[in-house]
Amino acid sequence: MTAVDVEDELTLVFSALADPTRRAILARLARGDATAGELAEPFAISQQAVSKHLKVLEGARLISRTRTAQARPCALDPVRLDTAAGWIARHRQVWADRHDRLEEHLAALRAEQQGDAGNDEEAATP
Amino acid sequence: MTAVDVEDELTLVFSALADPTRRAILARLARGDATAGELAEPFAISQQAVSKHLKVLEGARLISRTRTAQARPCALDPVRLDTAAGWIARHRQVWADRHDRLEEHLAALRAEQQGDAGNDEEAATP
DNA sequence: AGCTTTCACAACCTATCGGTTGTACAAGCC
DNA sequence: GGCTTGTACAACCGATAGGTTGTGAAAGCT
Repeated sequence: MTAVDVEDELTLVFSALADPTRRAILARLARGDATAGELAEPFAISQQAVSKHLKVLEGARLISRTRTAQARPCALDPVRLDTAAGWIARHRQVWADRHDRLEEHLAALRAEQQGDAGNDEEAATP
Repeated sequence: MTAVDVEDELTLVFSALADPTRRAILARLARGDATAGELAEPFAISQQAVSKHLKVLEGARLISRTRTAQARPCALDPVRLDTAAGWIARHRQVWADRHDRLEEHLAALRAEQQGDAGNDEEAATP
């Protein structure tokens, strides 16, 4: 029940991060805890809308809220960010790797002076 | 026109990464170039749907396509991933930082034995 | 030239998103 | 007890996302 739905986690996290308002909320929260009302002010959207955004962020486990009377201070939870960062880092590595191998391959092709070879592995080489 | 709409870039990239199908497409492309048709097979969706996904990925500049006859090999573009990775890394740093400072702050509060201080910077401390 | 293959565009449908307004509920203040 | 504050839930709305089917265009095959 842990490693199976990492995909779902990724979807939740990336979806949450896909919204500029939500990123702004996270950025603001990073500079200090705030209540939903405080968060609503600078964003020119209603308090209810912020509440929804917080719900999304909470669903993605990017934040956690503690009930303190009627105030709902939001705490940032960096753990899920690691999930996203991990995916990106992994793929960045693969891509960089592939890019290197691609250049090698193209160099080899150029050296051999043939022009057709296979069916893939070609990129922007006009 | 470069540093201003980084927000837009982030939105595009995170939105693109928010879809499991698109992540699967990227993962598959990372293991080797493929055409839209080849990508369509394992995903149980139509070729047209994959074409749309590729368009989104291209719009986010996560991939670039080259026209080779009727085949459209997709090349991965790691640059935009850096944008996303940068944002995450930055915020992970801030969050970790905040977490440290928070603990420091709480320790300081505990040491001083006062109970009010400011208006923010409080978290789960029942 | 004609057929096939590979892809993308267009139109359409449904579900979800991001937003609003209205309301309710729980907790402090008078 | 009653008012105000802070937040969330519900209903609604327009726009968009993700999917489908249908069609057409461009390049290769025979």
